[in-house]
Parts: sequence; structure tokens; C-alpha cells
Amino acid sequence: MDFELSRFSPQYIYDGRFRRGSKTRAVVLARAIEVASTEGLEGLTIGRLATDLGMSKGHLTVLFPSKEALQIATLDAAMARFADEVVARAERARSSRTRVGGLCDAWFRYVARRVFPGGCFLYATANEYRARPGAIRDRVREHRAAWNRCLANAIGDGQRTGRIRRGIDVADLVVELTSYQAGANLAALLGDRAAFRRAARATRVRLRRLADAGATPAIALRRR
Amino acid sequence: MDFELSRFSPQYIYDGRFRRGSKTRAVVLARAIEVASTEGLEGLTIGRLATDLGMSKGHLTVLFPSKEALQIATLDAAMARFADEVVARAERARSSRTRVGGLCDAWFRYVARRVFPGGCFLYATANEYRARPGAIRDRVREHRAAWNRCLANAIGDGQRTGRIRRGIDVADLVVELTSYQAGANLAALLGDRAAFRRAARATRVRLRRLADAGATPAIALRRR
DNA sequence: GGACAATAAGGACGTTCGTACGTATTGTCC
DNA sequence: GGACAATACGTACGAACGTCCTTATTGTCC
Repeated sequence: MDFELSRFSPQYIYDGRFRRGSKTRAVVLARAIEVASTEGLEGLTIGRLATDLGMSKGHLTVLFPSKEALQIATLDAAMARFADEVVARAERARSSRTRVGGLCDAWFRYVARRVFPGGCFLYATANEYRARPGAIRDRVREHRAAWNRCLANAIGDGQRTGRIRRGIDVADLVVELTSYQAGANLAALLGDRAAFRRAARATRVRLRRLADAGATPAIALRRR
Repeated sequence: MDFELSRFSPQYIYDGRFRRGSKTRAVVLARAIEVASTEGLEGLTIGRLATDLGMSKGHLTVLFPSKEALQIATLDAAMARFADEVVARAERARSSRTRVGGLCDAWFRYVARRVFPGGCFLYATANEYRARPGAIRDRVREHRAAWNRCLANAIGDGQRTGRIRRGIDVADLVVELTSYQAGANLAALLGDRAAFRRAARATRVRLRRLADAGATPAIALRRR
């Protein structure tokens, strides 16, 4: 899969260090994702998590040595889910004419489906830690960079196969697409469905125009 | 000024109710904005605010009856500042050929200047409360709606004066512009200056295209 | 089967949270 | 100038925070 950070999933980080695989950690993280999605990684508390799961608070500090470790593990687990629900799905579906279009489609569906109750986990945490230096912010930036690279690679593929015009600036396009996502995520969660649909449409229009004007897509060649 | 919510500033809300005008409240809110900009309105605590300002904690609870009241007052104060630093400045500068262009220019400068250390206060709080129902979220939505309307009105003006093509969907354009802002805000705060510049450029390109293709701008008429 | 480490629970720690209460002091209006 | 309300401080409260410690129990490897 073209989303490198998924191998940094908590299963990799933690379970590689211990002999006995931990389903408990997975259970904890599943709940942690649920909470952090709406309350933020900072709103995630060990005490609440313990009572929610009927666990002792002390045990949680053993599973995750510090709160920051828990937060990063939660972020990683959520992004592993992201890789499944967006990148892998787009790869399977192949609904769109271009790979980047499929990725964007999958992203909008992932938000509409409310895979996470608080919308896109990446945009949520990116906003939460945008101005708070530290390990979590660094990690968020890595995930963000991975998603940007994922889109850029897909665009590059389209250019190689001739479905996307070669002249365009890939980085510009990535910024535009991720901006529509940032706007759409906010709109969806604030209950502005119209704005969400408009952002999704703007994405499709933007990508279609790239193909029509100057590119030599397979479908156009066939029609001649 | 074309930004209706500025009259809901804390001066209006609080000082209208009391005989003695409170400069102390203004001092408190100035610091509260500073803190909440990076830590979030939820990260704002009365205890920290009191020690920062050399005040008693008890007194703060008199100035603002509850924490939520303090949070909303802080949001309103920040948005009053937003009205000054973006809307009013754009009105004075008249740098761009269209009013909406001036507003967007002013917005990008406002983020680049770091009027608030945590970037645009509106996008920050909108993201923070996107999934937390309550009075604060309702307030955020009002401010967001005001900003959207402000942009929409400016676009409408451009259409009336012939500087912006009449055929375009105003709501679509507003979504695109605010999306670029959401993306740019995130990029700027995460240290991705290139992405910030690209979003600013995308905004200008988008607006220029609207004028060139089909509109009959004054400058074009003069050249004939 | 003995050694060892992960799993699990529970309690105590010092701190900070938001709120409430009591008591002065200050400023303004009649 | 007396009444009243806003201003200001200090203390105390219960709850929740993250962390640390001790104590069993369970599972796995040599």
C-alpha cells in the first residue's frame, strides 16, 4: 500500500517488544480513538478510559508508560485505520478514472460515513497540535506528510499513464486537494452539508479539468 | 463594516450591563486570547490566567460568572480583533481589484503576521468544537457564518460592478476560498511555508480567472 | 518445573481543576 | 453622605488529573 506510515502502527511498536501479544492494548486503543476523535488527544484522560473499560487506572499506566505514549499510540492506531478505510479501499474500488480521484472519493466517503465520530482524525489532531511543539506534533507532521506524498504519488502515476496533464504543478494540486478536505471536514462536522458537497464537487471538477484540458486520456483516444 | 458579529463584542455584552466600565476585563481577555490561541479555549484555565495576571482566582469568577462565559467572551473578543485586523484593514487598503480579493489578501496577511500566535482564531475554535455540541459551538457557527456572508457579500458586490462574472455560483466560490484558508492556516502553523504560499496563490488565481473569463472589468473597458 | 516477565488491580501521591463563600475596599448615584 | 453595587482578595471545597508504588495472578520460555 502506498501509505508508508501504516507500518508504524501500535501493533508494530508495542507488540514487537513483548512476548505476549496484547489484545488489551487494541481494546484500549479502540476506545481511546473513539474518545479522542471528538474530545481531542488532549481531552483523552487515563481515568475516564479506565472507568469506560472497567479497568484499573494503574494497569493502563503499565500498558502505556506515559500519557504521551498513549496519545501517540492512539494517533498511530487511528492512522492505521485511516490507511484501511481510505487508501486500501480506494485501491480496491478503482471507481474513479485516476488513482488520485479514487483516493479523494474514498476520503470524502470516509468522512461522510463517520468512520471516526469527530471526522478525519488527521485534520483533527493536526489542528489540535498545530501550535504545540513536541513529540505529538512531530508525529502528526509525519502522518500529514505521508498523506500528501500518497496523493502526490497518485498524481504522478496519472501523469505517467497519460490520464493527467504533465504540465501541472503536483505540489500545487496536492495543496488544493488537501485544502478542500480541510474545508469539507470542518463543514461536515459543523453540520454544513451543503458546503461539504460543494467541496467534494470542487475536487471532482478540479481533477476532471486536469484530464480534459491537454491530457490524452485513454477514453479520449478510444473515441477518435 | 460588513461583519455583523463584531457588535457582539465583550464590551457590548458585559460593559452594557454594568455601571463601571471594566478595563480589567479587557486585560484578562487579552491574555485569555493569547493562551487560547495556542492551547485552545478548552486549554484555557482560570487558575493559570490568575497567576499570569497576578490576580486572585476568586476575582476572575466574579468578572466572568462561569468558565463557559469566559470562553465565549474570549472568542468574541478574538473575533472583534479579527474584524479589525482583517475586515477593517481590507476596507482601508483597497489593494486588490475586487473587495473579495482584498479580504482574502488581508486574511493571508493576518495569518502570516501571526496576529494570534495560534493562527486564525476562527479556524482554531471551529476545529476545536466541531464535534462538541453546546453554547460555544453554536457561537462558533455564528462567527463562521458571518465570515462566509462577509465573503459572499463582497463577491456579490463584484458581480454588481461587473468585476466578477455573473454566472458563477457564489456559495461554491465561498467554499473554495474558505477551504484554501483552512488549508493555509494548518500549513502555516505546521511550518509548511511552501504550502501556505501555494494556497495564497491558488486563491489569487481562482479570483483572477473569474474576472478574466467573461467578466467585463473596468480596467479592460478602459483599455479598448 | 522453576524463573521471569507481562497482565491486572488498587491505593496513595501531589497538583490542578472549576466553583462557592466570606470579607474587605472602591466608586457611583440619589 | 449614605446606600448600594462593582471590584478585589483569600480560602476552602470536592472532583479529577497523571504518576508511582505494592501486591497478586497469569502465561511463556529454558
